[in-house]
Amino acid sequence: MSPRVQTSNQEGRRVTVTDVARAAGVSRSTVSLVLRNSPLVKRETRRRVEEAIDRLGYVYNRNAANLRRRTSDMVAMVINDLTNPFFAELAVGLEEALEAAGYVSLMANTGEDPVRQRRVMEAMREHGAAGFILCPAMGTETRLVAAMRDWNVPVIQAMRWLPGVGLGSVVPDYALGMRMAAERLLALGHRRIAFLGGIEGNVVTTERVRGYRAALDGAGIAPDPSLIVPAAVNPGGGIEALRAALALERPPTAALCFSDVVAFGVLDASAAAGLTVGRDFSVIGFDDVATARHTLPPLTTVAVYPQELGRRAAAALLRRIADPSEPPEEEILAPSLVVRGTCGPVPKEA
Amino acid sequence: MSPRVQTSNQEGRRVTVTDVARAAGVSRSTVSLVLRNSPLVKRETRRRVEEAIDRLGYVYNRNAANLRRRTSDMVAMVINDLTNPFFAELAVGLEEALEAAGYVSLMANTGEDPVRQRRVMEAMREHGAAGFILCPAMGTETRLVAAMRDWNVPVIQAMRWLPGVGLGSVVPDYALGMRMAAERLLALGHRRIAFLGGIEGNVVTTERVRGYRAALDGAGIAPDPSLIVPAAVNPGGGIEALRAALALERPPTAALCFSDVVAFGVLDASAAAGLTVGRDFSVIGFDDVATARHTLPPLTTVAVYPQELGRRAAAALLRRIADPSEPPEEEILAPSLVVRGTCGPVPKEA
DNA sequence: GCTGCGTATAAGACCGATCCAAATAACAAT
DNA sequence: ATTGTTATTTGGATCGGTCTTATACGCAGC
Repeated sequence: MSPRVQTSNQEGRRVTVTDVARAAGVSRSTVSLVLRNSPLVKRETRRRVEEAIDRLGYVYNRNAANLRRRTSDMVAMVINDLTNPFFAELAVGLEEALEAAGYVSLMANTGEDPVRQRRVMEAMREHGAAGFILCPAMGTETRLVAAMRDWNVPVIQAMRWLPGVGLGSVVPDYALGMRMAAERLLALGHRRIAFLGGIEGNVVTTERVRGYRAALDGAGIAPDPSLIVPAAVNPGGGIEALRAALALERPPTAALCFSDVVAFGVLDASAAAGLTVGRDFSVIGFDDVATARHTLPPLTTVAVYPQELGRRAAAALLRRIADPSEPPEEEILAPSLVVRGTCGPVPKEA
Repeated sequence: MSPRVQTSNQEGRRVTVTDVARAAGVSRSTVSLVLRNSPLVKRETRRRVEEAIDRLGYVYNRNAANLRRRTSDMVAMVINDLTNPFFAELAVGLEEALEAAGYVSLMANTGEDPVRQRRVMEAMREHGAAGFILCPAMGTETRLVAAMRDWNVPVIQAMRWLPGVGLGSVVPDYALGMRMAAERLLALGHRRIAFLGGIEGNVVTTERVRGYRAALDGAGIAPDPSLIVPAAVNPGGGIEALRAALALERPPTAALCFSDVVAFGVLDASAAAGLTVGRDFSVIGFDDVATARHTLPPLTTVAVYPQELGRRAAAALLRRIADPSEPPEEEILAPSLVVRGTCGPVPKEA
């Protein structure tokens, strides 16, 4: 089933409430009351018990207590890719809020592997997690949603979500963010704007493309499918995507990138193609990762504040845990455009 | 003490081995044997029990089992700063190896706060963690080490360590890494080499500076304290540090940076000072974070493979858990120099 | 002195599993 | 049929806490 390990103490046995009770000359019940700060115990008794507790080096056993009380103070965090600073920040916000609320976090990194995701979620369930924060791995089967509903435990999806759900989620408004970015470029006079990077079919990509399309639509520009170039979400993908875009018969004058890391590649590839970004070519990223302000020129991008989002997601989960009868909410956070130096007016045709 | 939450099922009560036993017409003991794949149970009985298990939707309660068996399958990961991709990768390696071994990870991010660190470690202890992986927060009091020893639970320090310990650790050879970097610069003819960034007093900084000094010493160069410029470990710190270094009467021709993120700032500041990195000025980073290959020019740096280190640390902890009587080991992993484009021969004096 | 009542403590069952020793079943050998 | 031996199954105690329901003790009021 899994490895097991002795957790006995130096004397062979763990110190328990019974030992403390004996040492303090009271009953186990009284010790238990002291442990939970009950106002029922007399001042003097409490003192004696507390003295015994630290004389014996007693350690409270939360699992035993949770078993008896049929409660849980553990929350499961299932993250698709901690290697991505974006999700790492999310995790930090989550853990911070959960810890502050007295919970302890079970964490697993699925590495975008749905099989592993299922496995770790099952393990966490067997540990009695009070709730789940889920950043679903790409390729998660919708069967999981049904399963989760059967599990009858609160779940909040963060940052990403499974299509057609009803599980509850806290996510950024990706469409709005991308739309704001596109509108910025439109205001600068750009008419041929590419969308670079992202994986087709993925919800997040779909949303971002939707925002991009909406902006063009609002400006009365007919969409040109060849300007949408999906690519791997890393700098390499950005490099490829920009090359492909520049090779078009009518190349774009600006690019919206699926994310900052894609934008980093686009920046490199632009320079390599002899374009000065911010003058000859405009670029906007998405995420506002820490390094975005240190590119050359600094990257204009869309900020979604993952740490804050993590705190909100944690709060949403805690609410559901406190009252599971409440219907799941879908919280959508507004992003903001961080203007730096990678955008300029559309260059005049040579 | 902490929040508590009902984890009851739809029917009000959780399905237990007793329910399964009743449904399958056997005793609880038999169900328990089936759950643990005992070869003792008859084939037909096992089938009946398994059928009952998934008909009732039974969920194994690992906490109850662990309580009875006096074992634990949870490991505590205490990370100083997940926001740093470097430690995030470490965490990924750790969690991967622990999960593969059948453990579940309790994770906490201390944000370099020793108080919070102590608090979360105590909570994890009360949960009966079988062992701890610790990346000590800066400013951790050595009292913690003594406490950990009393706790009588295996601890492995990863990436960082507390001075004068004996707790066991898996860390990169920072001194060697920095020394390799410095020797590279020396081989290119540099004689005035700055060390930029890092926090004085911190073990890791001390180690890296030691490697730098050793290299200079090996080349017969007298150390110049003014060339060592501590600074915050972020791009801003790099910018400041380089400015300070360039303002010296005899400025350096090359810089070893405490880490890649510091190097990013140094790269920016070099450009701002009109220096072309790789020609007028040489820079080496440390860590080899993902973005290091995408700077302009790509950053020469020292790789320490945090994910692999995480796997090693997990393995070391598992060994200690399996046999706590073994003395703690100190594993030191060799780094390697990744040569890219930020170093060149020392420029001729104008 | 007796009853009533609030305060402080105690006894014993219980949470959901596992362990151990003992009982039963199955089957071969006599 | 009886006995021995091995293969399966079971009851009941147990892990370390908490819950519920007593009980002991003061002390006021009659």
